[in-house]
Amino acid sequence: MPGHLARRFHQISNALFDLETREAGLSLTPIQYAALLTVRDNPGIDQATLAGLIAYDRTTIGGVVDRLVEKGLIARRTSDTDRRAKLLTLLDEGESTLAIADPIVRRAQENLVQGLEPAEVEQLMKLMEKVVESMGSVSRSGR
Amino acid sequence: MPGHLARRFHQISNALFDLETREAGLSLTPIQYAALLTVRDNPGIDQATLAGLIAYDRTTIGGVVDRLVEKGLIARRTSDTDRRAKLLTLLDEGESTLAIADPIVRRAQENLVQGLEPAEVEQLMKLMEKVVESMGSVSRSGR
DNA sequence: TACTGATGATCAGTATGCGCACTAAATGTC
DNA sequence: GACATTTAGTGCGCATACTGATCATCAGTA
Repeated sequence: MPGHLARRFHQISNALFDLETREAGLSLTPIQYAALLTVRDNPGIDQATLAGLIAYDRTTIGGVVDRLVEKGLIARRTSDTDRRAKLLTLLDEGESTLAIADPIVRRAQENLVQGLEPAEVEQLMKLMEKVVESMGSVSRSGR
Repeated sequence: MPGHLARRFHQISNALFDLETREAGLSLTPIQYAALLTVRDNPGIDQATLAGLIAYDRTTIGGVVDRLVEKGLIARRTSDTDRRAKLLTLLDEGESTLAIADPIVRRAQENLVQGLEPAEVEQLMKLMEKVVESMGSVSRSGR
């Protein structure tokens, strides 16, 4: 049952992330971290584009951004050229949080595949990428 | 980023499941299906054991069972020997729902990996299993 | 310019998914 | 048999996820 394995794999990945970040006193979810990263690499991005980049659901992203704004990690302001769009920028607080989180997240990722040989990790990633690429449109959720 | 791939893979798996079941007029989530299956194969199982078997969280299983009971697919009764435990049994309605769902779920699973060669599917499953086995205890959530 | 269609965001509703705390009941120990 | 510990379920709270609907705004066109 590939579906069940997919669920377990994801579940373990999240559990490791929570473990590591919590231990470090960070209050960040995997999703929030990914969003933060993407905002840093794309300053002034709007929510819809952000959602598209990481394959989020458009509705979900609202809440995620809400919480990041509440924590003072990013800023959300209405675009001058398109008054529908909300543009996101990383704040200093977000920058420093990312600096702390980066090595922790890297360690969590390493722990996830620590049962595999490096060559196997390579293989696994390649195969998962292939699946995601071939079926990615099913869940792109452009809506 | 293995974590991100894990998330995408799981997301796509769920999306395919929803697509297929919805098309067939079924109102079942992947979780509900897994629970139903496990109850069929283990009549009279209690919720905690069920949760352990499929690596659910103890809290989550309550809601899942609630909805399955509401739909008339399974029955929940208090155990005679242990008045804390709630024993679960598949009802006729659940049996017939599973009969309809089984081929649909199989198709969804096949679609998920349709971009891979059979040998690659084998590889992918083996590697994911290895990861889950080596790290499974992190999220067993015995709590 | 008035109209149509597309787009960004939000809201309501449903379902996971998990931590924490609590009750009730069972079990182990003295 | 009294008591501490463990265990099964549940309640509460928070954070994804996604569908469907709605609102405001923007862009293209007649």
